[in-house]
Amino acid sequence: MSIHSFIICVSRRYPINTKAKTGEKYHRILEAAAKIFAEKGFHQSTISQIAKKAGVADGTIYLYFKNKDDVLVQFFQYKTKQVFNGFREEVKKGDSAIEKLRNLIHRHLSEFQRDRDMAVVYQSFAYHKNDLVESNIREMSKMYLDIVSEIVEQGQQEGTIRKDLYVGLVKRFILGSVDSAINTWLRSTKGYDLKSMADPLIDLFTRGIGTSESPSE
Amino acid sequence: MSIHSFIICVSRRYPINTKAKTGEKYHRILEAAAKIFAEKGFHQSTISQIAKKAGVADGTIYLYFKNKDDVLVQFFQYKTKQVFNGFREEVKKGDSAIEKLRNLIHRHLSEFQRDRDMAVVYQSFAYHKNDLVESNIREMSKMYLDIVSEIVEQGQQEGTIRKDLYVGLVKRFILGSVDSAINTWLRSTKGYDLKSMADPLIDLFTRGIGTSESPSE
Amino acid sequence: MSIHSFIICVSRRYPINTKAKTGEKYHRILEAAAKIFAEKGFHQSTISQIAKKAGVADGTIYLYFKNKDDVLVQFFQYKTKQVFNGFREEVKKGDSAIEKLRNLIHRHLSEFQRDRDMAVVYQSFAYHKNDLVESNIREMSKMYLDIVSEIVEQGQQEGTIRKDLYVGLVKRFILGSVDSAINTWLRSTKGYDLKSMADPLIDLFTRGIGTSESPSE
Amino acid sequence: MSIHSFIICVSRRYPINTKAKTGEKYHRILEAAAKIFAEKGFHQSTISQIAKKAGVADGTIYLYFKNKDDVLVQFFQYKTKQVFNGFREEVKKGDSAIEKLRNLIHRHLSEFQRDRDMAVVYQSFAYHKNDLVESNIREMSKMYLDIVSEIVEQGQQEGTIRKDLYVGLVKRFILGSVDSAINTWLRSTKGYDLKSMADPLIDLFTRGIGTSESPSE
DNA sequence: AATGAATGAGCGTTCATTCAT
DNA sequence: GATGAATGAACGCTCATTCAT
Repeated sequence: MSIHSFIICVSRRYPINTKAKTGEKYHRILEAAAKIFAEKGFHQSTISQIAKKAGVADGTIYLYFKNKDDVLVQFFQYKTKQVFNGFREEVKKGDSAIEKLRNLIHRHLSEFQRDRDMAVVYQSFAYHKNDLVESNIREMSKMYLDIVSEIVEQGQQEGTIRKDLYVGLVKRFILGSVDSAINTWLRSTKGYDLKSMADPLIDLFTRGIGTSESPSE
Repeated sequence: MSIHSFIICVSRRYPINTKAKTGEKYHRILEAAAKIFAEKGFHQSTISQIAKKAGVADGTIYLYFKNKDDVLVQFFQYKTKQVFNGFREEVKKGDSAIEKLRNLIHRHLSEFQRDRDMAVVYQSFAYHKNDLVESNIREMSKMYLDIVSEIVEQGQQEGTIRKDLYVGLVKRFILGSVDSAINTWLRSTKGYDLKSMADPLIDLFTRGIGTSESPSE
Repeated sequence: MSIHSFIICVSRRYPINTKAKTGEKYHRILEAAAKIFAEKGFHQSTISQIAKKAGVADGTIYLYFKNKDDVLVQFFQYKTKQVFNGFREEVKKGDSAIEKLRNLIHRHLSEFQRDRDMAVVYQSFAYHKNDLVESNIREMSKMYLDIVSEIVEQGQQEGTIRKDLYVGLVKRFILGSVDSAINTWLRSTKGYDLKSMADPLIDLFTRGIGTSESPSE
Repeated sequence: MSIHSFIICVSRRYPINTKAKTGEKYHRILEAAAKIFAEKGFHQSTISQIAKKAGVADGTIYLYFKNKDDVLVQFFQYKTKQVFNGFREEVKKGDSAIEKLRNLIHRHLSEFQRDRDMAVVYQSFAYHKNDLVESNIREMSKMYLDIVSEIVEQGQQEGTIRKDLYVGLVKRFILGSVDSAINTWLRSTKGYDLKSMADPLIDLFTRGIGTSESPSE
């Protein structure tokens, strides 16, 4: 919460007073925006639609956000804080690198399954060209990749992860695979259990798809 | 294909015939659109910008395309045809599943490295929410996944790919990893050699990141 | 005055009484408005900006003023009263018409030099199309012109001002010239002494630009 | 005309072709804008109102003008060229300085009487605070003042205008008086003949309001 | 077939004004 | 009296699309 408040303050010229910071309207607007963005995409969404969904007047959005782009940016910042704190906690619960990786991915899939709107928005924008939002997304990806990096390095020291691998490649390989699993789930019409994909993914990462007969080179 | 033509025909006075699609202007517009889309993103691009880059009048675009969305859709169809024929040829050149997979990925990375504009547009829209374009992208992904599926199944029969894996998961795992490698390259400022990432990727797929010490379960 | 109060009263719950107009906040708002209007012009000024400069809440302004236009209108009335009383006093100090005219113009230039914000606002709006404010400005101009009229008529009786001149023209001729001198000073970057322009202006009025050789007809 | 075309070209990023330059729509919009601006003032005028009056779509205005401000700026440039060429011609017809001055003022008053909308807009903005438009207005005033300067200097050489006067003051004194006459006429309800004020004004300039009995100092 | 001037619906944003506290 | 969060009408501007030439 306090971290959240900090975010709001630094991103506005006229800081919102305590009332507004803890105000439900701010969160109502963010959640409404998530729904609309998820449903229609950012550019097809209008401020009027978000305002209507949030049950506020159009102008009210501009009391909390600089402009339409800022709604998206703050949505990311807000969700990222929420979600990433959970990621770090979950990672701590594991001892070995593999355990940590499993915990991370399981939590990642659980959170995105729980908050489908966020998942849609996140996956939509993760690779989308948009100068204003791009830097924020990149920063978020970086945070995730940093967590994975630490785990991979620990694994290499433990001797459970191959030492001949370039960490920069491995971490993206892992994130790419998880993203791919999330996207598949999002597009799937039948709502299967996303978080149950964690173990099969871990298995793929660690053992690979090959058998001992398959030459890697 | 025929269904698509039909849709266009009923909504225009001058139906777009097959001949038009082979016309010089048609391709000039598509390549111009790719450049503009890659540079600014779809929504920030305007018909005027594309027309100017293509050296035609704004109205001319509507002789070849139903609307702005259709430019994007046809761009994907056009590029997909071009690229996928190459993919299939390359796969044929390999005998074993692993060889085929290496050929496919190497060609994939080569093509995207060669045509950076296409790469940007493709990666931007692959996961983007857009009803009109979505079905086309999905179809393209499906074609790719089908190729991978065949390869994986062959590998399982050969005994070079583990039989205990669900093909539906493996194929997306592979595509996700390749996409991830492409995105990393696209965002990288230093223009390293993307296609040289094929072998490390194959190595990751087949052997996994784990050592024999690492328990997968 | 009474008519004005009436208008305000019928449109508000809390009528603005005479006491309120002498209140400290009332004047703080007027002075703040002058600064903002002078800096940005009326339409580019916002109630928020004025409120902030005055150190009151936006809503507070509506306790003292009917609306934004009314702030400008009351500003003129307030300043006019202040300034014109001084004008009349100054005129009284002179005996001859020429002396009175010199005193008037000298005071006029002194006051506008002293309160540059007022000068900017006054000169900006004096000729500006604005139905709501227009009548007030006209009334002020009229007061000024009336003073000049009296002086001119006295001069004609004294024999120091030509009798063959139409007073209606002469008074506007004089005001126009003074306005022109003020505007020149306002636009000038170097802050020369405006009030020192009084004597040269008087000289121009009385003797004209011509020599005895120049035929007026 | 050619001068006019030049103005359009330099003020637009995408120069309008010959068709548009000579197009009646451009002038229809300018004249419509003048009417609306004169009637309501710039800020109370909307693009929609101007478009409607001109008989074009709102968007059409943006084919000829960068934005709303640009409509005003181009209006001034357009009218200024029109009017000032006439001013210079008229001045040439006179021989003596006084004659030239009379011709200039007579033409000035005639033109403003003929095109009342222009007169209103011109007089409204001449002293109005507006950064975007200000420079243009100033330039126009400067052109006028330059003409007057030349005349005054000629008069001083001829010996018909007093040599002990500062030209910088005299020229503004003259323009201020003429402006004052125009403003009086604009506000007058009875439509008297403005151009007939030229001779009385000249008389005031040359002989002054004083008699030989009135001491200037 | 090709053009590009014209259109007008649609949207982001501002800000004077209100009113519950 | 005082506040300032909330409102929503209003407007400038964009740009996909059309159609007369």
